[in-house]
Amino acid sequence: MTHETAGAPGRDFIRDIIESDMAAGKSQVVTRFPPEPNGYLHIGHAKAIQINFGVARQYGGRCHLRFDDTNPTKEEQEYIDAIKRDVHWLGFDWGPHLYYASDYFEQLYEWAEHLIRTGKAYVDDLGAEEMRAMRGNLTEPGRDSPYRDRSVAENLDLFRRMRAGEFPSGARVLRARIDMASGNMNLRDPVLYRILHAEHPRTGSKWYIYPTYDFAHGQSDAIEGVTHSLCSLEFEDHRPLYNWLIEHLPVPSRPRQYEFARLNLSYTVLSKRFLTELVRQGRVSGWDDPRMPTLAALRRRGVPPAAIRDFVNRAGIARANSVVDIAMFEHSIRELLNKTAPRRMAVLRPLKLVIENYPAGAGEELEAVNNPEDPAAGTRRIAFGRELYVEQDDFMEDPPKNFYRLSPGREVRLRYAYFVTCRDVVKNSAGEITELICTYDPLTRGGNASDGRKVRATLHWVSAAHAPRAEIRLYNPLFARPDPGAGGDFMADLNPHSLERLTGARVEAALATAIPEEPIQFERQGYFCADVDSAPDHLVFNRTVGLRDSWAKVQGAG
RNA sequence: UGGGGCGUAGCCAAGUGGUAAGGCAGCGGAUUUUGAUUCCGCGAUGCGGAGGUUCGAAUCCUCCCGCCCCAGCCA
Repeated sequence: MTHETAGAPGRDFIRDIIESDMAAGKSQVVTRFPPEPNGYLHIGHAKAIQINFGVARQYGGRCHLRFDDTNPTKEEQEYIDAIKRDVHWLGFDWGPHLYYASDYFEQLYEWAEHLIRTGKAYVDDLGAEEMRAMRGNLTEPGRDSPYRDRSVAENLDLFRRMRAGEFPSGARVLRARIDMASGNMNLRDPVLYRILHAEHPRTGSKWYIYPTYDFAHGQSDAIEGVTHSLCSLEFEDHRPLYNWLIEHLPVPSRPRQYEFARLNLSYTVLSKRFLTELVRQGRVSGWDDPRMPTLAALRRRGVPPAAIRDFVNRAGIARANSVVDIAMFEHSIRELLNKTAPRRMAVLRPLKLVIENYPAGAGEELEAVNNPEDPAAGTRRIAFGRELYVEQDDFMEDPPKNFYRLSPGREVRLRYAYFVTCRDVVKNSAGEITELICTYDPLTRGGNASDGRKVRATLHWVSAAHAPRAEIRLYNPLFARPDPGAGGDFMADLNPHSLERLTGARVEAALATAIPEEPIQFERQGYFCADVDSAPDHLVFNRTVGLRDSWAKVQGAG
């Protein structure tokens, strides 16, 4: 609960605008999240989703989920389904307000004719190349198309025939008649409709012409009664066109567009084009590869939606381009999981430890706390015996001063079990340590010495006779540099060590029934969850995020 | 060189004329049966720069510098 209140959205310029609008008499707030179904949602979209749904909820309004499906050559039903699933998973509900820009194609068409009749739009026969050449550039004005002054009757006739499918794809377009000399390129007679003989996921083969984003978006907002159309900064110079269309059309409402900076994350790429490329080239296993920044991937990796919401709230909303440190995201994940994830023990890189004074063939069960941060989580019994596994990293034959885990002659605590002292080290012919011979103190059962003596370290462990094997997938940043692509080619910046598979791990018996997506803390290691690939005879766990590790820091510095 | 934006600590980000919030990261220290968590402490005489207005400027004015977006029949 506290994590939700801690991550509550603060003040921001959008909320300021809405509040002053309401103070000025605007009766309700209607927003919309308008994804194009041409890819999976990622954490950047989480920000847009949260702003739109969050603001609507906060001010008693509503938020629509509207698919911006105006380009049938790129959109697919698979994406529509995935987007709906992900928005719900993130924790938002559009209720009955699920819409598609394609629902408005007929109305949009009528409005296009309206523009033609009022002399505000014309059919242009220029090819794409010619049109670009005549559009001018950033410093030079464009030139009027030779078709710019066609009669209303001819425009109407041509546009109707475009709709009827009389012309091939790309043959003609409908353009707004605004100003070819505008400093704003979007006002140089922007294309409103293009001919596309393509099957649409929802309208099938009904249409041969499709509206562009500019012609569909604002009008869709107006049809739905959207009051605040919130989008990202790159649409800023589309706003004059957005307003122009609203002004020149008999739309039922007057929505207003406001822009905010999109979310960027260090060591991450958040662009559908790049993500699509990673999937298409097989650089990742799919849209839900746990290394991806997609919501589907974060879910599979074990990141709770509440952690994403908390992170987005922390990052804030502003109009300045920025790149948020991935560490801030990890902090949100850890903070939530620390309070909620049950603890278990798992040995990632096992080293056998034999307790020579523990009776052979004997065994016992010890009580372990499920979550020290949450007494209500209770306790569990874990098997203990003569042969155990501990982490290879927890032993050093010749340790430096600041290493206080196990080493020859040193006593440490086995969590929730006993104090053990290392008596001998067994090596193979290659000189590698294969086994640790220890003794235990029966009077330290549970982890405390009756004489009050202390040990510096506490190790996690599993009973060799009871611990199933497991595959552990450790994830590191997908990119090796904080600003992938800054060098020109983001593919060249891929981190070759983004996935590390450990196949010989041994885990606490209770982990055999772990359920995908449910967070677990492997004590002293990090937060993990069972992967969807996991099966009873082949357990697989994903590392969501590691615990903070000041020892690693000390080592790195040394 | 056209149009539109943005510049507050390493990274986000409040602040809207009254003397620089908060978070992340980092660095100390305390506690600790997770080298985790938790707790305590530390950072901008300064708000891209230079002038100006004012009793007073991150906030107002002028000029300059830097960065981002726009030349798809993508969104």
